[in-house]
Amino acid sequence: MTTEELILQAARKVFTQKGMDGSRMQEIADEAGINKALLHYYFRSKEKLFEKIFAEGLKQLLPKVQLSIEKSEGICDFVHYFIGNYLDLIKELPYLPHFVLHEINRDPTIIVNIIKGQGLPFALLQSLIDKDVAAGKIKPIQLEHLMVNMVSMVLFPVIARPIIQSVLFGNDENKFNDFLEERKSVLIPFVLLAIGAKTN
Amino acid sequence: MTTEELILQAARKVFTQKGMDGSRMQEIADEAGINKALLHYYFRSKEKLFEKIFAEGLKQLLPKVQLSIEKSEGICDFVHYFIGNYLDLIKELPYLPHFVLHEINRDPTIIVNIIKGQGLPFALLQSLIDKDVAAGKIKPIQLEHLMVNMVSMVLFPVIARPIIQSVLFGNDENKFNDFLEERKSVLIPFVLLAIGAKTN
DNA sequence: GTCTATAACCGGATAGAC
DNA sequence: GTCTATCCGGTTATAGAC
Repeated sequence: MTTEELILQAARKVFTQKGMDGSRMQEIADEAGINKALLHYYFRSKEKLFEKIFAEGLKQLLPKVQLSIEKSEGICDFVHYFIGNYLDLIKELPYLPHFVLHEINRDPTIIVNIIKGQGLPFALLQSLIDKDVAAGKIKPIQLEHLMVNMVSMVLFPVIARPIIQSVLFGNDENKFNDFLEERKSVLIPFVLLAIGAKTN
Repeated sequence: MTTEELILQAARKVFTQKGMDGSRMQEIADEAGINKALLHYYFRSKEKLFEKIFAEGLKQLLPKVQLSIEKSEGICDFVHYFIGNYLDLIKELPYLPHFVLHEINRDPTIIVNIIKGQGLPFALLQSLIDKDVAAGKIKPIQLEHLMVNMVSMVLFPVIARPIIQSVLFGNDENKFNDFLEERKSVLIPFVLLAIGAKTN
């Protein structure tokens, strides 16, 4: 493995755990088994290294959302795919939500630019809703509220894990993991019922 | 207003915007219109000042939750009170969710201890659910999922505000505020429907 | 109690040898 | 490319005058 990859791997670990402010170049160097000077040799500054890691993480998420939209024939399909795919990805990259949230205050433009760069087709989603409402399949709901509700319920448990695990599950890690496993089968019917769709 | 209160007010503002790591004692001093040394005179260290502010905010939240539980005769009452009160408080203290999230990584025990100190009566809530399920008023749902769902949908929009505002509302502050205003009237029926309760 | 001045320290960045 | 040594700015914290 090249030194550059070694550094990136170390940076990923440290940055995702402690955020930009909380991370130290020394710690990244130690984690990579090299010295501070090399970090600056490969990536001019801490800021540059950080943005590299940050963008890299976020770019894994968006194509999945894109795909969920394109595959869907009705809004219920979308609810299904979106929650399912999103939860699967979070299971693979549990650090990501925290990472994104951590940096929202510091500089939201980085995140926003990446999201906007993806060009998510919200208009297409809106038309799915309109069609299903007209067909009497669901109750009217604003796209914005539906999206925010779904994303909230998917991301928040992972973000607030330490608190939830401790307060609701007596800090039992296994119980919390079971809880996360259940989310998919709980959330999809929860949302479908909430928008007035028939559950199967 | 005493100097101590002046400092606390300034610290509240700075800490809640930038978190522990991102805040500077100098900035707090400037905000309070005094000098750095006085901060240390009144509150020995940055750490101590921070914890003071943090606990203070969190302690405003919990009694409201407590009250929501005690007032409720069925789980639908609770959904109503909980979401309503929670959203009202968030409107008053929009910094709080961010603040809490920011500190989850640093040291969750502070938060967890405060929450546990309140001694929320989850068993009572569970009995409300059981009763209403038995009476056929709602579909069975696990208390843990219901609670997490509600808290997620209340808190997340405020936490992720910069992203949501930009991506969904073209960075129009007024549109986002309207969106937040609608949350109460959207969320309560959303959750009630999701648990299979009759909407009025 | 409040200030100015400064100590003590830390962390990002650079110089320069190899 | 990789290292050691060092600089330099910024931040917390303290000393000491008023």
